[in-house]
Amino acid sequence: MRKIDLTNFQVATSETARDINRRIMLNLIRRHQPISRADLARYSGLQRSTVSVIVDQLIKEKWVTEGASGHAPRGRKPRFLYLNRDRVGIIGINVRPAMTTIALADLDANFMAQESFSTASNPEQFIADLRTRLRNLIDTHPGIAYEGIGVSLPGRIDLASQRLVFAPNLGWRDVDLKTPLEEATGLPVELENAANACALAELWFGREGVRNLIAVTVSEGIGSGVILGGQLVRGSNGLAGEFGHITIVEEGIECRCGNRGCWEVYASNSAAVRYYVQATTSARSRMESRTPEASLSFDDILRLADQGDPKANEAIASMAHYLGVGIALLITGLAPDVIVLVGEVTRFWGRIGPIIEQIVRRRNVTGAPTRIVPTDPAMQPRLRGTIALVLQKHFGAPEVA
Amino acid sequence: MRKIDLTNFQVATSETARDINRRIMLNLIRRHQPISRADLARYSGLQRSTVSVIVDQLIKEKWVTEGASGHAPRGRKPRFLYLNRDRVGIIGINVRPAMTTIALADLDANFMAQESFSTASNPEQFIADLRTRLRNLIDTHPGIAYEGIGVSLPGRIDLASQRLVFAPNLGWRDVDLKTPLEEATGLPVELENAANACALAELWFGREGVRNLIAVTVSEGIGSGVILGGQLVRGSNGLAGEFGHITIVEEGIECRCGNRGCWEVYASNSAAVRYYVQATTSARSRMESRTPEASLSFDDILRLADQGDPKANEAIASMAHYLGVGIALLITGLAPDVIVLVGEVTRFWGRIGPIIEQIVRRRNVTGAPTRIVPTDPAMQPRLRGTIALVLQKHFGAPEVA
DNA sequence: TGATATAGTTCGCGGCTCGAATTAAAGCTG
DNA sequence: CAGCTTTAATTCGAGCCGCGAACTATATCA
Repeated sequence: MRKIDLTNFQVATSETARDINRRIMLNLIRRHQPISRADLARYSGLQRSTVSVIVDQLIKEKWVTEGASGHAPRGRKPRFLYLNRDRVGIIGINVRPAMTTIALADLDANFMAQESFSTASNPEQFIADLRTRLRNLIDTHPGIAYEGIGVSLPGRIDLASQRLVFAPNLGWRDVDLKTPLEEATGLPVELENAANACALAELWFGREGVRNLIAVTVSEGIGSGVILGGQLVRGSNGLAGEFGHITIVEEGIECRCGNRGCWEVYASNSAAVRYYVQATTSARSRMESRTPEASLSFDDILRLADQGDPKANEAIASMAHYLGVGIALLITGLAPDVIVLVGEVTRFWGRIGPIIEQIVRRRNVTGAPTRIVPTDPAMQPRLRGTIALVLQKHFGAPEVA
Repeated sequence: MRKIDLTNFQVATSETARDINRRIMLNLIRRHQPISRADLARYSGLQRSTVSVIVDQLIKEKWVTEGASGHAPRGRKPRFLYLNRDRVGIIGINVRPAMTTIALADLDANFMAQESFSTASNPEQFIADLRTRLRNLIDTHPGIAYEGIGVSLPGRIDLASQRLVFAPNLGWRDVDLKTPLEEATGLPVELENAANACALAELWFGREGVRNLIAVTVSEGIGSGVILGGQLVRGSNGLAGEFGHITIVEEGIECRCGNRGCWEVYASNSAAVRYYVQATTSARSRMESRTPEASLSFDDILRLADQGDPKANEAIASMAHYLGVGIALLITGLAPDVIVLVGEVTRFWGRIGPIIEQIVRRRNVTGAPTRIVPTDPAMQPRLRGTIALVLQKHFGAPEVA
């Protein structure tokens, strides 16, 4: 039970009941399609008359279509209802330091068009690039009702102003993406942190019934998106869920955040590279050549490990160990149903997964049955998250009271 | 925005709008009393006519009373409305290993009656004791509309069955408290873990506007109650928010949970006792006398520290250090507005607080402005939490969609 | 005394769900 | 094949609810 927020509440009007029931209908159709009006009434407990009125409205608004009649052992055949997947177009934008992807998706996050381009280092230039590409995408796909644009960003977004506060890997500070994109397209724009987007993707397009989950993105750093009770945890200022910077090692190695021993210093891709370099470089040569890391990428380590390089395998095992340490902590503290891992590590899951599982099992004796799953990069979790971002505006529970 | 749970949703009926607005009115009156109908309309955005109907209903149901007229610079005087504090009685039961307290409170958690008795070691006997005391309490306070009973328990409660799964310090397993108490009194009974109860007490009776907070109870072990977005975090099985058993020290001391290095092994009262004993006992004598801890309590350590005993002070400093380590982690990860500390440590806050603050400040460079506050034991946080437990059923947001 | 301002009530309208009655469309049966 | 049974879907009046304009009540001020 939630406490009502007296600084930001929503009273009920005469249309509130319809809004609530309409969203429930939409979700039931999404989940159970094809489904008849009679079954909708049974699932929901609403009267058949009420269901009919709502469904008629949804059909008129093109959210739902009526398909072929179904079969019934006795009695009149039901008329099957489907979500009108084709009608609704959602644009997703995944901004990453090197590359930005822009895509057009339907309600099930099936991508109908997709293109990538290199992310300009200058935010103004980047926005200009996006503008023309968005225009182009919309123009080449007419006859679609665009419901909105979702954007995944590698940085923190201020909850109130919806501005990008800081994106370390882009070097951008205090950028307003929402306003120019809305002006350029006339569509509502939703911004979200990449880890949060991944969590939303899992919530809306992942396993059915999972309402408590944590997404952990592993790349140069570690990001985390926490969903509890079917809802993204944001905190008052939108800076909750930053588990990448919890202290894992007392008085450990310095982190770019200014602290020491952060999780991401020990379990990110960069950490694996560092482990490898430390293992292969003698103390003396480390003193001489200053930045040996620059020449090695995490992909190189993965490739070396695949080729059987023992030091590369050790580096990855160390990284996996510390991933497990952090994940075990998340499980003990928040007992999610699922933890999804996003990033290059998932390509090596056969060796990384068991190490993580072992640590987690050892540390959760009474143990919540949390599943730890890698995401298939082909599913494009960040991009799918941007679709979820827009989808939830229509399918999410209404903001009431 | 929350995803609708299709396994457990609530459709809207024609009365849903009233339910929502009624709860908003109750909360506005609670927050702003004395307040006129006109002001309620202004605060809520509802029409004055609608407000009048709802207020009439609340007055008829005795939730609200009409008091004296107020003053206005011009125009008709407003008729002030108050929450009818006296009418509603809530019974709170705080079960602790040694002692159980039972109390009668009004809507503001002011206690009108209160009694304590030693907790029977046998659950059946305990329930029988409670039964007679509850009967007695209700009989001696007639003319009160009892809204329900809230119970705080030192253990884990299963979300579905509402049974006490396990209470380590009581030695109870799988006890049903709800059914016998409901049968004995005819009142609805709400059970909650003690740390969660403390968190609820802070949410409902603490600082206004705080919707993200964590309660940390420090006694023999460490418990935690997490409230995010004005809502208790429970997880699928009600076992979320158990931060007492996160690993703080790698390969550390064994915990009674079977794991090693848990937070509560390093930051609980028992930890302080252990630190003191280790510092004052030579290795040899430790071998000889097996359980020197048994003779010392945390209260003793506090007393010794107060008298200036350096080893006692060191023991407490160590405990405070590890409290800070865990709290810093909670702040980094969940960015709550407030962390409340409950337990004997608060009596020594003048020395413990600064140590915690120092660690937290050091580890949160970009830092969320989380306040770390001790609870005054006189406020009886657990007991007040039981009142909040019942209060929120009427004042909380309705379960809809 | 009348103008003005504010609090609170009354009442008809339209939106909503409910639920009984009705219509539609199928299979089964004698 | 006509009538019965069963299930799906619609129709329609009743009742709950919030809206908003009109109205009443009660103050202050010029």
